[in-house]
Amino acid sequence: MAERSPYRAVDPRPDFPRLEDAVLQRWRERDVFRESLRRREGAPAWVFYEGPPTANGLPGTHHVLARVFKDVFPRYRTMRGYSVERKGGWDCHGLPVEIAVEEKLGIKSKEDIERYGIAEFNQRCRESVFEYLEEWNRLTERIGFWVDLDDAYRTLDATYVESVWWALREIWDRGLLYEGHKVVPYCPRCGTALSSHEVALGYRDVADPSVYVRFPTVDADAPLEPGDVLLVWTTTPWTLVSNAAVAVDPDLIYVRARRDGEVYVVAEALMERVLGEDAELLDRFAGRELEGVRYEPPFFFLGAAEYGERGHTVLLGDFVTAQDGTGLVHTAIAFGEDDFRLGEQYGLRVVNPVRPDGTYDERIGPYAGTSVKDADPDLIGDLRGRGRLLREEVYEHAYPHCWRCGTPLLYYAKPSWYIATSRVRDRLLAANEAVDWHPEHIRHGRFGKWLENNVDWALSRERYWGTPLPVWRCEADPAHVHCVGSLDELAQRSGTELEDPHRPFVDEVTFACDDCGATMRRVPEVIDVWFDSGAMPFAQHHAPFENDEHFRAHFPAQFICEALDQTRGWFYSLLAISTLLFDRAPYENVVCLGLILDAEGQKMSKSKGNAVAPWEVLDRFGADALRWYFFTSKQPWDGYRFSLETIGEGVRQFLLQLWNTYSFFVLYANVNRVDREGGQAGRAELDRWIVSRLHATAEVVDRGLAGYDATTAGREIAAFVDDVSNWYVRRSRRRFWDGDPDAFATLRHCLVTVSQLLAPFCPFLADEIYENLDGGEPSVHLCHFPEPGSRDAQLEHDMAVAREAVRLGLAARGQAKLKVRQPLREAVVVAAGPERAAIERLAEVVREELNVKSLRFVEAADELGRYEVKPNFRALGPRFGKSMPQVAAAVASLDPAHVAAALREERPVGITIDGRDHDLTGDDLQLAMKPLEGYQLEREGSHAVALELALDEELRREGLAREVVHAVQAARKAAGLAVEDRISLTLGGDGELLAAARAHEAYVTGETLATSLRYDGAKAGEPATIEGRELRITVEKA
RNA sequence: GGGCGAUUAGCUCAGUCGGUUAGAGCGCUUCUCUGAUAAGGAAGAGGUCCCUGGUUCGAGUCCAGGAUCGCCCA
Repeated sequence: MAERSPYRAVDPRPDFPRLEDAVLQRWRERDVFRESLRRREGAPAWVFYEGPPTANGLPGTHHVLARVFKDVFPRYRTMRGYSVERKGGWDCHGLPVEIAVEEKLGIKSKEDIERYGIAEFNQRCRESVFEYLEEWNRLTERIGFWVDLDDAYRTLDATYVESVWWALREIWDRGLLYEGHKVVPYCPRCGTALSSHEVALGYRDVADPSVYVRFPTVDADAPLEPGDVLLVWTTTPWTLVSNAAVAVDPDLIYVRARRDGEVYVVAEALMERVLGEDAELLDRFAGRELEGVRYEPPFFFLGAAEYGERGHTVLLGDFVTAQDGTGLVHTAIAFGEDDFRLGEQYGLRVVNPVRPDGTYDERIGPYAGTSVKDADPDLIGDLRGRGRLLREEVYEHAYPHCWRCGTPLLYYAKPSWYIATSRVRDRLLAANEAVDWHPEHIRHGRFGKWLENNVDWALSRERYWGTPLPVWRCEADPAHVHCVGSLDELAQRSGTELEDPHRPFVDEVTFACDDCGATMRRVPEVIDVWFDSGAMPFAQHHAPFENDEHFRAHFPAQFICEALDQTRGWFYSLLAISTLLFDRAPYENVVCLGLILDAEGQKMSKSKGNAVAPWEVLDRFGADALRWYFFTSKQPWDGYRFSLETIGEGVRQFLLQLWNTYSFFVLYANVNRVDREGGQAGRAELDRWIVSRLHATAEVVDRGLAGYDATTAGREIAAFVDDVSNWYVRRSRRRFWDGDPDAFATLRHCLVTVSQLLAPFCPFLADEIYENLDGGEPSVHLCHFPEPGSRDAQLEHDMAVAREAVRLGLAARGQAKLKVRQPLREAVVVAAGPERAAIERLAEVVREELNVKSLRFVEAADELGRYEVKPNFRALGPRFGKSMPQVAAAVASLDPAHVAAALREERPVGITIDGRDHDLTGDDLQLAMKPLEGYQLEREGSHAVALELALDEELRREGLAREVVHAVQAARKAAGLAVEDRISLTLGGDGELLAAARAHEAYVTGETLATSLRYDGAKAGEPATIEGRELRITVEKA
């Protein structure tokens, strides 16, 4: 039978992106993802929820970050034996989609949209949402994110919308869905309210007028006196026309103070700043005593009665500060959130004299039709003319502007639908307690604080492209309201079967009022998109209408993962809906991802031009490189400083190192025609060591992935691969070129196991290695995750000590400027006890690595250096506490040689502190070597290595022979020979070099695979220089 | 303005329960090893562990205040 190579040859210069494409092709052919799911059918479920992105823009690097973390843990759990459903999802609704379409259509306002037609507009939105779907799918596959995109849920589907309606109806039935007023930021030019996200886009520093206005009291009594004037501060003079009340802090101290003959009321803390040093303090009292004081409003367009009983009186508010102003806050119910809440609290009516276009209405007489901001100067002039203005300044602050058109936003009270989440705040907090957050501080930090300050969820949006609010209202009596809970219910009530539940179709559906029989029409609002995505645990399955059991078996999720900014977004909407409906958290573990910054620490953004597109990285380094960077460069929640260079570093540091080890294995396995199944792993001592290290690694990786810590797990793999490459293979090379089956079995076992450990992290490279070295399954991703095996802790420890001794020996060589190639007679190792035992056990390894003929052990280092004795603070600190300085002094005065001798014999050492004797044992003291002058010695802790430097003729010749071998190897390589090629070797040149080669001829021919060696090549061949002598080398393939 | 987090070598990051001499990689300089390696090894240069104060026998680590950066909210 013809011999054949057991393994496919490996390119030592891999092109990872190309290789990954080939692996992808294999996955497709073998249907590996589906197969991995099929094999776990019926297994215990481990549930992952996909937070849906919107596909109306190109996916960026931050999406890749999220998607690879969404991939690594499900892959791990699948390999661990769980059934991990990975249903994809797409978020389809919302203002961002509408805005993108508006831009495309070149329209800017709601009027434009209605002119264009809601049906057509929403159709454009529907198309726009999936505009980049192909691009998303392509990237998702390319980065190895295994998620089911064919069966992805889409929030625009009628089934999805129906499940959302079901949830709203449940909330309605619990009495938690209600209509109220809300103060929203809106752009008067665009005629639209803005989401908080949009508001955040538009903060600009502006200079606004800052006015101090006199509000004379009316019929004042104690603690005030007739004629006292309230001093009120505002930066929005235009809202003064609808002043409804003045707010003070009940606990803050206020004063009556006289200035220029007038008595003002201001907060004590602000008196001097506002009234100046000359103001005369007349009286002090708490803010609460001012409650109910009546005053003359700054303008008379709207009378007190318009606001109700408490109009134009002093009220108590919890939002008043003594930071700026006067401590008395002008309150205009319609134009501020605090104002609005206060109004609700005191039963004041909302009066809003501003039209949707930002101009005053006819109630404001001469100002009707004027833009409110433009009216500021005239209003201030008016106040001044009537003696009501104390002072005018300029106030510079950040104020939100419309991010689209730059118009300053106004705050404006509008009717709006709410979910009464604040009534279940305690349940939200309790649900949050049950969640494992990564990082942990989110629970009681950012997210916990957010929940503690929970306010009712403002659910409705006066927009077009979204899940319609399923609330119908009676034309005859607005108090008759009904929330529809399913498409069926709507069909039964109205007789209309809706195919598309979106606007405008749903708006046309009417039915008879249960209470009075009049016509019920839907309210115009759609709902917040966050409610859509928060409903995904059941809505993705169309539960409870279909698949209800499946939903219940897959709720809650064990794992979700999104960026940190989702605390206010998806993390919250999921939790809120789940708590409202099921009184529990919908997820058990959350991994929060940080932001991606550029190499300079600047936020990446398209506008700055510093964004790195994912494809740039994928095409240059490949997906595994990008994944590896995200997993191992740092803990993901801390954010990333992203650059191509950093990723390249990871490639060289880890991927190439692993690849080279793999390539080395295949090269020599094929050269030696090694039997795949031959040999036994972990028999020789070095083999047992690397296998033990492998098991240690498997433990850490398993624990890390189980605990959502990919960083520690990944770094552990890298450390192991380094041990394999730079120690195991390095020390075992001879066995590999001699074809030792045990060595091959051991290395193969390590590499195959690494491929399995690595599979969740770098699914491409892992599969490539597995496929070639094992291939027992169609893919590594169908394997079971490695179980940690038994370890030899003693051997691991001993090897660490031996490697330390090697490090010391190499350092000593470096100091002496003696090449490792030059053999030395002897290394003197100073070590005792377990350390000596460790080095003795691994003496061969140490000896070979240091290239010395023998190791000699000495226990006392007296001949090589002095000992130093130091206290072990860690052990002694708790025992001696405040006496530690004395202990340290006592230890310092001990005779080190005496201590060393005592400890060798395991006798205690006595010290005296404050007249009391104490025994110190080995654990209490640290012995360190201190080198003496003139010795070539390297020390570390209590052991050291010294080298015998003297060379005799024999050693010298052997060194030269090694130099000759080295030169021949270089010539072999230059001649382009394969590692297994036999050669005819001809040497010539310097007599001493040739003599050295002759003296070690068997060694030279053995090392260089020479079948013949001649010494007559004086004139021929490539010249090489060894220690100033010329060597001529002729290498011919034999 | 409030909340949360971060700040350690030129760069990217570790640093365990508080333990006295703070580490790694990259980059730089000088050596060196190599019948896989673009790799590896040794030495060197490089540190106000953001600052100030406190707790402690002992603080990069714990506490308080501040600075800077980032995120979220207002």
